[in-house]
Amino acid sequence: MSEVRRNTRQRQVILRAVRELGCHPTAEQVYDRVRSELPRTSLSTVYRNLGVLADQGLLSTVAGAGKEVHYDHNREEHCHIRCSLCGRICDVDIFPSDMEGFPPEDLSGFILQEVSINLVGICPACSGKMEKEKTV
Amino acid sequence: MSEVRRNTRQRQVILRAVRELGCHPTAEQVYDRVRSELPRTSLSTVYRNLGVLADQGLLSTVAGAGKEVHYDHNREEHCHIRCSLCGRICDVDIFPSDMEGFPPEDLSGFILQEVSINLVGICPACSGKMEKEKTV
DNA sequence: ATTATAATAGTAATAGTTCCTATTACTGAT
DNA sequence: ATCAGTAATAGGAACTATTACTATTATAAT
Ligand SMILES: [Mn+2]
Ligand SMILES: [Mn+2]
Ligand SMILES: [Zn+2]
Ligand SMILES: [Zn+2]
Repeated sequence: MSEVRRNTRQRQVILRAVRELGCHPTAEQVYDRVRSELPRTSLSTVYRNLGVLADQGLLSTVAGAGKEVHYDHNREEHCHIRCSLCGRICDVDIFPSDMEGFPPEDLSGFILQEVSINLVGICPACSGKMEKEKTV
Repeated sequence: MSEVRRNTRQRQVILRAVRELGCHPTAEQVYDRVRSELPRTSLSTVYRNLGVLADQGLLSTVAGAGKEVHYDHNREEHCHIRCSLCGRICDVDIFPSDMEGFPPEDLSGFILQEVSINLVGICPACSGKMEKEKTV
């Protein structure tokens, strides 16, 4: 009756990869990392398991940041800022006090399920590069 | 020297389609609409012109709401709520007072370029349907 | 150990979008 | 009016991220 979920080596390694890569990897990046440990792992296995792990709440997805989905082992509520030049994604701490009175009452009759805030900007590395290029 | 942009029939019709369709159409929906008036228009022409129009600031894109990009003729600053069941997107009015103190100061050294807030929920039509199904 | 089936590798298929190329149609100058 | 230069076009190929399919394998419960 119960959901008989097997604890496969692949799934363990995939979850560990997301945790160790840290900075919001894509499926492809997870795949590369996993293959350095389990070279026979397929990309579909990576996608399937990222999905399973997300279902289980062991990780979350960061969508709407470029066209690839990114994965996040950090399960605390937080939002993200993405570099428009290199695509890097960083966490932004956001406190309840920042969000007072939000979202607004009138949601056109919608029942609210989730709020996602995505910032876009230029990361320190990229703005550093731009400075250098100017002086050349 | 200046950007000699032609005002083609296709581009006019595409912009009008976005305006008349109103509720944040996808490229495909614009395409269907445009073809009812200019049947020989190609999908690439629609994509290209939606891009051009966005560049010109005549419309904006709503990304991160499902996997398709949606287009918006409403040029005022506002955010969106998407129905997780049917994908419908509606405007949410958001006032400066709702956003006081946001975003936070500390952005990990990023230079902020834009803020996008996306809500997800269940639209009135879909929640209505769910009620009906329950009573059957 | 046997069994039942969840999970896998490998590959095909899909969706949304972008790129490419030959052709068309404005625009502006002769 | 003719012509040259070049945006813009149609049509289709290519691309990218993701999902679906299928035969095989590995795991957990008995
Ligand atoms: Mn994060
Ligand atoms: Mn809108
Ligand atoms: Zn960057
Ligand atoms: Zn709905």
